[in-house]
Amino acid sequence: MVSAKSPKKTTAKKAAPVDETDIFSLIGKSEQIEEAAVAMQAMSHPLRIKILCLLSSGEMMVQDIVDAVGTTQSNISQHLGILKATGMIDACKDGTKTLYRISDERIVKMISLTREMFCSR
Amino acid sequence: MVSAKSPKKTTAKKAAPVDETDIFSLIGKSEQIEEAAVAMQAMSHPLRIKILCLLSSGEMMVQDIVDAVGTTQSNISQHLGILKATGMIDACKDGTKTLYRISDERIVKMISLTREMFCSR
DNA sequence: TTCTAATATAAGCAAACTCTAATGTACGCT
DNA sequence: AGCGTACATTAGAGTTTGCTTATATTAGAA
Repeated sequence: MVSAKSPKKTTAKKAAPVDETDIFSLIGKSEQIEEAAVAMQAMSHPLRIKILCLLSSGEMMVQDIVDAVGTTQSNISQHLGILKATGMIDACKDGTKTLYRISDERIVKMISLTREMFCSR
Repeated sequence: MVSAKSPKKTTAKKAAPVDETDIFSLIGKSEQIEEAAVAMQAMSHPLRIKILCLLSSGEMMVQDIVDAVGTTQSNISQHLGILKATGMIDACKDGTKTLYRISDERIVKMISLTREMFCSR
């Protein structure tokens, strides 16, 4: 599972003197930063990115994802669990099958932006 | 260090039958996906996000970052190393000081988008 | 009900991550 | 040279991740 992996709560030497109210800065509340980190980390895995890419063109059932990505069903199921737990995808059962889909179109945009920035250059 | 953490190269049961030439899909070459994953993971840490937020308003020397973030100098230095190794920030020595700055404005955009998507909702 | 297909979950291990503490290095000053 | 400041590097322990393998669950078919 993706667990913030925040700075270990061993007492930090200095209290953070960051001004958390400056609306002109990107620096936000620690809580927000944590959330952003968890979300990003949930996306930061090759298989999970592939899954999100696949789902960006429409919902799919698990076995189809397994075939497309090329690993074990158990492995895919675990990755789907992480994506679902962090709210990136939604599941919808249909008989014995489970259909997964992207929960928010902005996720697609996000991945697309990442690729644009860090790839093929 | 952030190391792709790609699917362990223990032989995958099936060869990935993903069409890597489909220009209409977000699915790209595995190599691109790996790069994107590495980049995202390099950003996916609370302290590193904070550092990037700080630097988004201009260059800073290490000790100022330490003071603003609130952890040890060693810890910050290591995180700066990761951000630099993945090309997110640039360093520039000035006497005994080292000034760091964001290497690409799109990084700021990226973080801002992430926050917009996953926070304060 | 029994069997099979589709998916989820659990256990265990190797690898990777992140911290702390200690030590190195490089520059500027006296 | 000797010292202090600013920063980087190393080593190690503790935690988390990600895979494999095995097993559980659930729905539909026979």
